[in-house]
Amino acid sequence: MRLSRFALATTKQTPADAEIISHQLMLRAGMIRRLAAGLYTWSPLGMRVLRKVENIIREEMDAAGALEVLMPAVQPAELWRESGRWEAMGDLMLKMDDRLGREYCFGPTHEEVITDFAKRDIASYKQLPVNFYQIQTKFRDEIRPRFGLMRAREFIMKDAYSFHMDQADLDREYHGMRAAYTRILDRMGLDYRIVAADSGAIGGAKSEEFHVLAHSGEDELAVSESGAYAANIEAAVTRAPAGERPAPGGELRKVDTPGVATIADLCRALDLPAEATAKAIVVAGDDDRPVLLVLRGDHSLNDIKAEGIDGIASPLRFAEEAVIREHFGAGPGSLGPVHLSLRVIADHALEKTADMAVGANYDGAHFVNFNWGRDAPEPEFADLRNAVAGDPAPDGSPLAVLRGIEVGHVFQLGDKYSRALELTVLDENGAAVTPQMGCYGFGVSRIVAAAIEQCFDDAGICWPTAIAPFELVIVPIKADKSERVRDACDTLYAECRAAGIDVALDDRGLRPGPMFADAELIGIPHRIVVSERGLDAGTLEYKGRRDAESRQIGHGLDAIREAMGRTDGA
RNA sequence: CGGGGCAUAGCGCAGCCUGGUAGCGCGUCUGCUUUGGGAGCAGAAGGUCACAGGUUCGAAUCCUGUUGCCCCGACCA
Repeated sequence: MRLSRFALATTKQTPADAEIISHQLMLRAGMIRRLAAGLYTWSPLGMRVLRKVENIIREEMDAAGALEVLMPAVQPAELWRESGRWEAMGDLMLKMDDRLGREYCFGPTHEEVITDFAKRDIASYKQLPVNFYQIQTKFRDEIRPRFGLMRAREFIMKDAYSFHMDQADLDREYHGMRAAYTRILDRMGLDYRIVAADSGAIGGAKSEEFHVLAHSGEDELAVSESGAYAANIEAAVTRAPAGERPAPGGELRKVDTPGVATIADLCRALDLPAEATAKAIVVAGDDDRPVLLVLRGDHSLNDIKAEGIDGIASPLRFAEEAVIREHFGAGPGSLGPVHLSLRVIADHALEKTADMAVGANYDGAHFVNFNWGRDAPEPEFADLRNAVAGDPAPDGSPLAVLRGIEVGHVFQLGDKYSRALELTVLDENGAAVTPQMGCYGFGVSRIVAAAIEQCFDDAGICWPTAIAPFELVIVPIKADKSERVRDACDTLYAECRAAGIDVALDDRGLRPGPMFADAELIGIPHRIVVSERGLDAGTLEYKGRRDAESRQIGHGLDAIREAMGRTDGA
């Protein structure tokens, strides 16, 4: 590509509303432009990166035996009513009517459509297994779109859906897709982790997420030191502490704590560490009676774990203050398990504690020296909290907490959708069987941003070669004054293209500074400078994007290839 | 959905409090000079000041409403 014809649109200034580095650099590099909240246009430069990502994904999906399809972005409401998700998805879906008043949504995902597609054409066990995928634009009306492409409303996703006669075959395909995702991320040269996950709104049983590690990641990952255990913090299990509960020390004693509303206040008022306090959280139960959840003061509630407990409303709802007052006689800030006739569930971290500080169920008062069994009945103990760094993993080694960007998610859906939409096939005996389904998503546009979050420096983006917009840029010095430089550049450019190198020639006629700065900003991995000086000496100047200094190499294609090979794989 | 903020040239901003003919930097265009890390000089173009009402002799500025966008929160005992 000759850059004079490429509509590059770089800027020096960082746009005011870009918060994270990938968003800033994509805007400065001119890869994307914002149209409205969460909606972006991809420029020619951005498209080159996007296409490379898509091609890697397509190659690996094809290699894994998946079949590409393209489904409509707009989907009829009736399909979603059949699966029960028209209401369940709520405001996440962009809903619309056509001229006859028929209802549609802009698809946020395609389980219903693919199941309907399979239903029409798949009738026999001989046609299974099968795995359909597409690369397509989705729309999710996020509560709060932000961070550019990281949490856009319209985004590009690769989604795949597989159909199987039995669980064993679903397991096989699930592991095949997991392996394909591993190859995709390895080819892109990114540092990532695979973690156990909650399957969330999509439904189903087993699921794992692929996270690109980055400090700006929105997700927290709990990873054991041994490497044997890794889970999204939402799904990370915590272990009940071992050992015996200490014997109670002093007597239960009420202390005045006026104005104390939070654990931090309480610690300050009583001069206690947060580990020596318990916090009380009141949530709605399945019947009219609220349920009291008790956590150690320094722990936080994991609502996915809580709503999974029988008798607690799902989705989780916190009790309203009026309800709390009715049952506790006090307001939030002073609640506890003493003299209470409600169901109490305590996090198992509290099972082996003694002499805790808890709310007294009188406004502005707390108890100290609270002990289970003596001052209140033994509660139910359960895993209620989010894991924190240092917790023991299931394998016993301590957990570290990393931040990641979710770019892929593989699920075993089971028969949730095949059953709801009445997909059946006949087995060898002529009996109708409801197929097992798997679903495998990969964020195509998101991983472009994720790659930048992991690969940048002060000058701009440092693309891994596999997804760089160009592999190599040729920068001429004083091309408009020197026919020799022009000719040499044209020749090298033609030779590189013939050799299959994805090369850009910066023929914009700029001064060297702006050309160097642009090449670094847009992250081209390899740079060749052609000058009179070099031509006289029979050399070219080479610099890898991450190299501190440039160096002289021989003139010609072979020397360029050798230089690129040596510093490749950034 | 709750709270806060912003809207003035392509981009980043000042001007608003205290009403009086719309400015700065970057970018863009033309010419000359320059050419190894975001050049210099000279000239030029470009804005219904988000929209709609109102107050006023006069509104970017004051008042009301609307729209769009950004940030924080939605984990709380």
